[in-house]
Amino acid sequence: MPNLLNGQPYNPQEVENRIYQIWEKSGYFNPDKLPQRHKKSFTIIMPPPNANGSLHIGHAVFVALQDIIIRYQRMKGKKTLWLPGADHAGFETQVVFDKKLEKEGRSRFQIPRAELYKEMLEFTLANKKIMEGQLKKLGASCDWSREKFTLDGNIVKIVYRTFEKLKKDELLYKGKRIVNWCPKHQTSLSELEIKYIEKTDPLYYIKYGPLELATVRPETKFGDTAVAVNPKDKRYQQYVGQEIEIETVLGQAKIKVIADEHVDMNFGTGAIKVTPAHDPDDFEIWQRHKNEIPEPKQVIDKYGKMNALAGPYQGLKVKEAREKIVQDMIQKKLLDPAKTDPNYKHNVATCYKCGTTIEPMILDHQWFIKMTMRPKNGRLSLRDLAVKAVKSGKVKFATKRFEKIFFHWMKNLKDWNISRQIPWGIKIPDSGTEDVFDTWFSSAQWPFASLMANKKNDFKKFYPTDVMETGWDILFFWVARMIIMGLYATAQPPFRYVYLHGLVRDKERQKMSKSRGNVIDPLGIIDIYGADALRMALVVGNAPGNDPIIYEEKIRGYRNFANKIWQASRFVLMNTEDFKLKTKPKLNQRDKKRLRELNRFKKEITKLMETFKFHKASEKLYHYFWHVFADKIIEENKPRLRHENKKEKIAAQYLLLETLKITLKMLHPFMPFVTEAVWQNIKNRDSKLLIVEKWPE
RNA sequence: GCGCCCUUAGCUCAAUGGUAGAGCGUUGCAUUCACAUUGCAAAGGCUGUUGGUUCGAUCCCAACAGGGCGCACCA
Repeated sequence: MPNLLNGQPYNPQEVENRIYQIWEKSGYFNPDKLPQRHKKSFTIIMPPPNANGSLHIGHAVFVALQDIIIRYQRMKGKKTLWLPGADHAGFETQVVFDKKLEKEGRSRFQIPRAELYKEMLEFTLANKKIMEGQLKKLGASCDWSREKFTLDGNIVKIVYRTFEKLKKDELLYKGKRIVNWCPKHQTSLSELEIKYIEKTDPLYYIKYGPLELATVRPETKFGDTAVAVNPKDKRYQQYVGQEIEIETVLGQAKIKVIADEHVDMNFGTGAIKVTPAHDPDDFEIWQRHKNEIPEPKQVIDKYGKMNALAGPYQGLKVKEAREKIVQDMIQKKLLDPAKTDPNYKHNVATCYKCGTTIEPMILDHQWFIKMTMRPKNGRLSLRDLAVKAVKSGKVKFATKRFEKIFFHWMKNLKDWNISRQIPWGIKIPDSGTEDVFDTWFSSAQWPFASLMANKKNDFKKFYPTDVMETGWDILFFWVARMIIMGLYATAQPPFRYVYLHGLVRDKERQKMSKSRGNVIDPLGIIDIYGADALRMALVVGNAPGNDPIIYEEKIRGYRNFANKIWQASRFVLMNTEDFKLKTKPKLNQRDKKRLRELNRFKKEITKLMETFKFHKASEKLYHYFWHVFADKIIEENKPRLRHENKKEKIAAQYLLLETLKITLKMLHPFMPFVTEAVWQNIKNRDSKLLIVEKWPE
């Protein structure tokens, strides 16, 4: 350990790796190896980072916050478990890997499935290893002996068990269903994985025999199986239930007119074409009128091109087909160009990853989870289980705001398509298909799965966990579904407390992204300023739920603070070398006042820690250490240290050493490295390692 | 359409029913003393607008303006 007394500025590079090794060797990251006084368990399951790249600044935020909570609770005497993991991250990793292949001039569609899987596994495991080193660099005091990977055999087993349970409870159905299909990634996506973008397209009015109807997608007309009108619409009552003769670009045809409440009389002409194979609403209409109209007709293939049913348009992309068919229909007087509204604004579903327009499509063997229906022998639907748990306070949100958003989302919950057609993931146990699970289906089970698949009795000892800390951007993707699946599979909530942090932004409030060129690489920052400085910069002023703003000057400020701690500590230690603990100091009024002030401060910080206000606690600690302890208390006592009267000197030494030790302890969760490094230089320290010191109260 | 949030110092954010704080930045001064990765000091705010409740509002309520976000969405 570097000698603090050598007079050099604090050098994190020299200290951090060594300190981390000392902690790791001590075994204190492992709850089973903590000293006797640690009794009651306290658990955080780490959101497993996606093993498809390096850690970015967002990961650093969660490491900082979770490590603060864990270190604080450990010092308080809890048997703390912070369980690390890595996520194979299904679709997300597939997208990353597809890009990588593209760069290499390859494509996943030309690589045999098994071979591709093997290559992706190697890629993921390599990344996982890199990430572990990066988590250590950030100071994460997690229990590496319990690390789990989402593709571990015993995790998969638990995921299958839940799948079977859902089947037994009739909360799962499989079938030919319409799904959100991304033609680029060649997979279906859940409602959460699509993004609606407002687009302006022409709205055409086309002739269907005696009727006229409005559409933006005339190219799907080959897949029309009916025309629908509102049952209350007097204009069309004579046609309802009848087959009408229509002329199409391909010749004469017959089509049935049906009545459905869904149709808005006030939009367009009040009559719509029904294309169940390529429109989710039309699919629903077909479900309601199965006996009246024929089976859906697929006219667009998986690549977004017209198929054989489109006759002369076969092979054309949807957009090209549309332009062509519009021209042809104008010629045949089936479309009146004068009526076309060229500026019709509507929302188009796109893939949240690539922006490709979603092509709704009917696929077979699609598994869906019923979110709002009651299970076979149960009273509450999956949704109601979760809503009840949050309403009753069994699961609490650190920020009320997110509770409201959570309820609102739950209200609109739809069934969840958990089938994906990509190779990367956990295979669905279904002989009819090669599909894999939506990665969030297994992630939703992570808190209990990672404990059950771990050491004996871990589940019993550490579940339900205490805090789930993650970004608010995955509130629905992950947090809500963990609550749902946790309650369903274990009859207990997966965690008691939800703390959601925001998305890291730069000074202009821009999201950080490679394309914007504003990314701050946490590892690069650590190399320059140290992990403590980065952690503080990410925590101070970062209230839960707000987007933290980070810039280099801020980080530099906390690097300076780390040095301040180092230098002030040096001064105190230099001047207290001859101080004996046993000596009883004779304190004056000012000393007593300072100690009372420190006492109040301890209480204040503890209260902030208990209420998860780390953004405040860190700020106050910074202020106290620098502007009260260093600027005032040390300065006030400098003359006394040189005083001829021994008693004065001893009193000053006592006051300085006591204040230093207590502030170091309170700073430790936030800046673990520099505080531990100083602690190692204190001769008469209580415990050998600051990491297991008692939290001052 | 439904819903949520924000608006406070140049910037980033706090706080409280009794006319507001911190960091960064800015300006001036200091510096053989633990620390220039420093110290001392200063400037800087009718808390978005308009009403209401109150003895008193930045805080509670209503409306408005601007900004952000979530959900839904129909041809």
